[in-house]
Order: sequence, then C-alpha cells, then structure tokens
Amino acid sequence: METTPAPSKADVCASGPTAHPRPDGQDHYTISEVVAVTGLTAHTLRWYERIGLMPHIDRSHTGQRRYSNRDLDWLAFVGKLRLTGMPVAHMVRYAELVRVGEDTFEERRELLESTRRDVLSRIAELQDTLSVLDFKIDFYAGARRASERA
Amino acid sequence: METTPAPSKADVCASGPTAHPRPDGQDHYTISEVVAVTGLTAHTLRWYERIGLMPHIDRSHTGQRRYSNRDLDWLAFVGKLRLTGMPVAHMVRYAELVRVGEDTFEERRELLESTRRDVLSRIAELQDTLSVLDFKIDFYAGARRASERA
DNA sequence: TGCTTGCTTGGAGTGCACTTCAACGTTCTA
DNA sequence: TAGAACGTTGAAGTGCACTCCAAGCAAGCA
Repeated sequence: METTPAPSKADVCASGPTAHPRPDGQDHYTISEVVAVTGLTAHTLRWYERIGLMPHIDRSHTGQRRYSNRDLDWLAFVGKLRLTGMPVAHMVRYAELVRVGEDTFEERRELLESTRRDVLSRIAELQDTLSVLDFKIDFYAGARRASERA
Repeated sequence: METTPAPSKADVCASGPTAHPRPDGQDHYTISEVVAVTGLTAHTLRWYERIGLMPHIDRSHTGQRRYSNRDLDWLAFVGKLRLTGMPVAHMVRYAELVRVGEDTFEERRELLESTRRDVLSRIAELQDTLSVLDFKIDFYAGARRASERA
C-alpha cells in the first residue's frame, strides 16, 4: 500500500490549536504513546498505515515507528472523519489527494462538502427517530403512572 | 429462533397514523409487496424472522408468507430503530420484551431511553464534526478564491 | 545471562448486518 | 400445457473495520 507524505500545515490543522504532549523537535512518539493519546489500538495504527491512510512514519534505528506531532494532528483529523461515518475508503482517497498536493484542493473540498451533506442528513434522520422514541417512551411512562394510580 | 406474537396496538403504533396500502381485513401482503413498501429485501425480511425480530407471520395454504398491516407497522418501527443505529441484537431484545407482554413496559422504556441517549450523543458528535468540516471547507474555498485573484 | 516488555511482520480471524447460493416448489399468464 | 415469475429452505458468502495470532527481534534490567 502506498503511504502519503507528511501533509502540509494547512492540510492538517483542525479548528483551533491543539496542545501536543511534547513540543516540536522532541516529538518522537512510540506506537504505545500514540495508543495512549488517540485511543486507537496499535493494530489499528499499523493497519491505517498499510491501507495508505497515514503518511510515511519515521522509524528509529531499530525499525520501530516514531510518530511526530504532525502525525498526531492527522490522526485527530482522521478521528473526526471517522465520527462523521465516512467510509475508510473515502478517507484513504482524501489522504491520496493530500499526498498529491495543492492541485487537489478543489477535489478535497468537494469530498468534504459531500461528507458535510451526509452529516447533515444523518442528523436530520436521527432527529426524526427522536420523535418516535419520545412518543413510545411517553407511552410507557404513562402506562407506569397509570399502574401506580391503580 | 423464536418469533414474537403479534404485538398489541399500543406496542406498535408509531407517532401518528400511517395509511396502509390495504384496509384491515384485506391486509394479506406477499413478501414482494412488503419489499415494495419497506424497501427491505425479501432475504432481509426472512432473516429478521429467523433471528426473532418479527412476530409470527401468517402463511397462505401453500406456505407462503402473508404479512398484515400490523406487521407493516412493526417493520416501520424497526426501521426507525435501525436508523438510530441500535444494534440488531437490542432490537431482538425489544421484540422479546414485546412478546412477553405488559410486565416488560418498564424494561422497554429503559431500553428506548438508553437508545435515546445514544441518539442525542451521536447528534452532538456529528455537530462537532460539522465545525471541523466547515473549517476545512472554508480553507479550501479560500484557497480557491485566492488563486482566482492571482 | 536469562527474563520481561515492547515492537515488528504477514496473514488469518471476528462481529455485524446482511446477501447470495443451490435446489426446489407453486402460481400465474399465454 | 409450457414457461416465466415468484416463493421456500438452510447454509455459505460478502464487505467493512478492525482485531488477533504466531513467530521473531531488540532493549532494559536482576
């Protein structure tokens, strides 16, 4: 599987500054440190790399992965995309576009806007289910009150 | 797999009256009619029955399924639960509670309230991702405008 | 020097929610 | 009466997103 190069600052920064566990320059996290920070498993981190969802990850002189602050930012963004329900294949597509460079800004925007539309309709769908749930919950709560009165 | 008995009116009615394709008394839908109404596949309908998510479905004299308006209502409700993201195993649990009867109102209410909480937090999560998406979309849109000016 | 802990790999396994298959029976239309 | 269309079953297969396994290497420590 291909890996993406380290994305540029603008590609990675999410909304607002995020504090990193270590300052730039000393940011050489082992996989288990990344596990602690992200909540992902080491398996998943290696799998992300294998499917091309991660940029190239630095290695120590013994071949162990050393993640950077930038990798952490990318993982945080991927985490957000995951929460949207975006399929991993689409995230990989996005990672490929980042790898290619600035010429793909437009396609990246389209990808995110389509995801945005999906999120909005999913929210609407969920709000729709809420009224059904509330109706039923009220029914059961009403039945309980009635049996307490009896 | 066990099947549930026909749930009582109160167990099934969703929010508001739903028009049925045929009036009560003439409601003997074939599986393909139910496919057309619900959008589920025939496979899925049979699978739902096998795992205990459906009440007992009437059969014609030749053994073919004949669904009733009540079955359609139940399927509509199951569809709503599916949209909430509730796992099928929980829906089966709910169906079991319906089968047992009115003694399970309280547990059913708890199940739905827990689902409701899940839905609310999922909505919040999605709204959170929206701000990240918007931030990135704005960045790419801004880059486009900048390049058009250049 | 051995032991434990952490990391590496490719490949196989898991759980969910269907989905397809094979083989066959029934019903409808020409 | 032929043939298409629709229905039946149990079992196996699919796609997704991980998740686990076996076997082995490397570093730190009693």
